[in-house]
Amino acid sequence: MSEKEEKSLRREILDTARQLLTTTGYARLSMRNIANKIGYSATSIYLYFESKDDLVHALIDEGVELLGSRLSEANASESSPAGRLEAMCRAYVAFGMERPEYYEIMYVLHPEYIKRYPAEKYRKARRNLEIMAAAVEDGIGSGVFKHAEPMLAANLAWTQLHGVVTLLSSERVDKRIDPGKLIDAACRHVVASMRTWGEQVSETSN
Amino acid sequence: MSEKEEKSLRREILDTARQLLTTTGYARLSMRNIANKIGYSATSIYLYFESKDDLVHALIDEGVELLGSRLSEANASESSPAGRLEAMCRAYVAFGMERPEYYEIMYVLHPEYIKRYPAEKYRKARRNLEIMAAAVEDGIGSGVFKHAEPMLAANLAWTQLHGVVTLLSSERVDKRIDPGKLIDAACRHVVASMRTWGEQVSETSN
DNA sequence: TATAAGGGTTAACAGTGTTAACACAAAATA
DNA sequence: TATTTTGTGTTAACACTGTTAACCCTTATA
Repeated sequence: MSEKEEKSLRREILDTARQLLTTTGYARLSMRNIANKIGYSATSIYLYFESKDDLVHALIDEGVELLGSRLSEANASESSPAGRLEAMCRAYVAFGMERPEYYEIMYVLHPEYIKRYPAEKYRKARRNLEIMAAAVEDGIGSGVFKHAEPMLAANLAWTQLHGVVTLLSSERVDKRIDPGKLIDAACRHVVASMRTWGEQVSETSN
Repeated sequence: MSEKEEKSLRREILDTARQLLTTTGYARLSMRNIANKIGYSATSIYLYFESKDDLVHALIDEGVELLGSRLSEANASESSPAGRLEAMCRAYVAFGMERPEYYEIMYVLHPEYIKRYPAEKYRKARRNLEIMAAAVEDGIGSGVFKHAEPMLAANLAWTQLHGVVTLLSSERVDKRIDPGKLIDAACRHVVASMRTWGEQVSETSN
């Protein structure tokens, strides 16, 4: 029992919560479940977390971090703005499909359950989108992309990717549609729309 | 108590369930809640519905029907394929934003909770997408749209619209983004992508 | 008249997040 | 040193959840 190996109970709770989340999913993530797995009573969790929401917030943080590192990696893997954007799109979808439990608590769970997320953490989550927005801005700067509002464009891209991830991983998409094709189309689609944006806006009167 | 006015209990359950869903949301839709509101015991619901899932399936049916009529209406309001498609996109998003409770049980709820939806009902839900796919096909037929696979294109459009609806109505989109602008961009974007699809596909190898 | 069926009830089970009250050891203070 | 206070954990309980089993009473049928 050296000082190193005795994990704080808080860490232990978080670890088993994450493990339980990835193995059995959010639906079966309960206070008593977590507590039983580590040999404590359920109520002792409340000594380290204000509520279940609070605990899940911590897990969301991990997810945000994970997604962030994936996006940064993708962003660094390419040099051109279009290449960077497409790489990030693929990274985003890959994260969503590979870690559906994380994705669920991050972007799907009804926000009434998941009570108001602390403002500072919100900023961190938003920064992931800003990485994408930066690529869009660079593209505009170099004349490849035509768009007046990078943040709006990034959000539009986000909604497209989010839609693909959620509908695919909830198995709501017709099985006759090839998931890979749909993902591929969505990613290319996002990038392509950045190139032709100007024409669309001027086309209609608004 | 003429024969007309005595509603069957089944209908009464369904009506209050729908009302409860729209007023208090799915989170507070419980068997006991429904039963209390109509002066019956919770277990009597099980005489008319196999389970809560079964009841929710019936509500989903109503939602599918409602969305379907909205899409058909939009489809009939315009003549050109592009006009029809865009009108349907706006109708879809409008439905999602105006009836979030319906949208939630139809397209957001984790399918583990909402156990397997009967196959016949699945077909009906899919038909809504096929209305959109028809517009795409017509567009291809008249040369306005360039696309090899109408069903894939319709699904891609669906994911875009779904992403906008869910991220907006769960208030996950940064408040500095104007929702109307985002919706507008998404809808125009979907239509515009149909026009330029061919170029995108041939652009990259695969 | 006896039997079966339909439509409803209460009690109970196993589970949920959460709070209140209590116990005990370690640390801080008088 | 003696006495508090604090930290860390417990059990019991509340108010919920979906669901099942057993029961009751009225109506229709053999």
